[in-house]
Amino acid sequence: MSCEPEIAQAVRDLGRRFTIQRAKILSALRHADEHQSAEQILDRVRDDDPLADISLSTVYRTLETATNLQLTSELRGAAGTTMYEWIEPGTTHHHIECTSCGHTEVVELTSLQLAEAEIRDRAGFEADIRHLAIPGLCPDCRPADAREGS
Amino acid sequence: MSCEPEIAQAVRDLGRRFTIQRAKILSALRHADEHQSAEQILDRVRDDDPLADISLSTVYRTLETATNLQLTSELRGAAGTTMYEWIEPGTTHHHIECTSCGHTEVVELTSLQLAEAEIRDRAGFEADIRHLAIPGLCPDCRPADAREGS
DNA sequence: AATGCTGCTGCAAAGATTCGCAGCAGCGAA
DNA sequence: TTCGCTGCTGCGAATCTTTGCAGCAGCATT
Repeated sequence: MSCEPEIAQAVRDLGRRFTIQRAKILSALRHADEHQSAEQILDRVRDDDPLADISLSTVYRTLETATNLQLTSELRGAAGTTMYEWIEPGTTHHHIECTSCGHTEVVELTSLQLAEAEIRDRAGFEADIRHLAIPGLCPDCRPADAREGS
Repeated sequence: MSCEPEIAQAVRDLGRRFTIQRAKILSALRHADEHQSAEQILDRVRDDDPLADISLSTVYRTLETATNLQLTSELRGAAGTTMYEWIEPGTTHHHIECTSCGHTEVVELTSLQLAEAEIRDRAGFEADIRHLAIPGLCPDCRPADAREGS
């Protein structure tokens, strides 16, 4: 895929080695429309190149590394499977996941900018809330009493 | 333990059955000082009553249920183990976890109140950010250039 | 182009969590 | 108090994720 040079650059810039496995894994995720599980990513890699035999461990480790480098983001939702997604540099969005039915939506929350500052002041942490997963109840699953209350 | 009646009430009020297993699991978590893993909770139950033989599945299921009922909260951190904690009704606090060293701190963030409103407006979700886990970098792990920038 | 250090990978095993199913047990109704 | 419905539990198996280890392969240096 044509974006490999960019990925290579990003990985190397951050002091990591650029390997064929990382290229294929990150490229597959980058070209996916939705967030993907480790298994789905591996399937995509194989679709793209049936000879590629990458181990699932490597997929997990690559995604962990890439998440630390902020190239990707991981969503550990209520379902037993962690989902991963490619991050377009400089973009921000948040996932809201219904704890009842699992339905997920993507929203960009401007108010969270404040939280970053507050965290820095209070705890000295450099928080990364650009791609946060937030639990909640979707409109369909909200109990009646919750709506009465408001 | 003397708090069982309260737990029983809470569970029943929310339309679930109150069982011995739930009593022991939730009681153990309630009396723990720190957040606990499923395994640790089970150990505590056994310490308290060596005859109690509760299955680990039940611990997981009870904690899932209790989290939905907002009696407890779960923290799915970067480490491979999910931690659980008892929630004092009406209280709010947030966990910041260093994605590099795993160090965790507890902070109460007032700015997140705004996010709840924003989420309701934008997506109609009833978000629950009273016990959110936020990734970030602790002061020790913050790279030098991040500090220069500020 | 050859060399060396060290980070990466594949494999297999361990650990963590979820799920299906049959039987037990709350709790409301009779 | 007994009965019956249905949610809950225990068990084992399936999944998902992490980890230890030995060998391979980037990449900086020569």
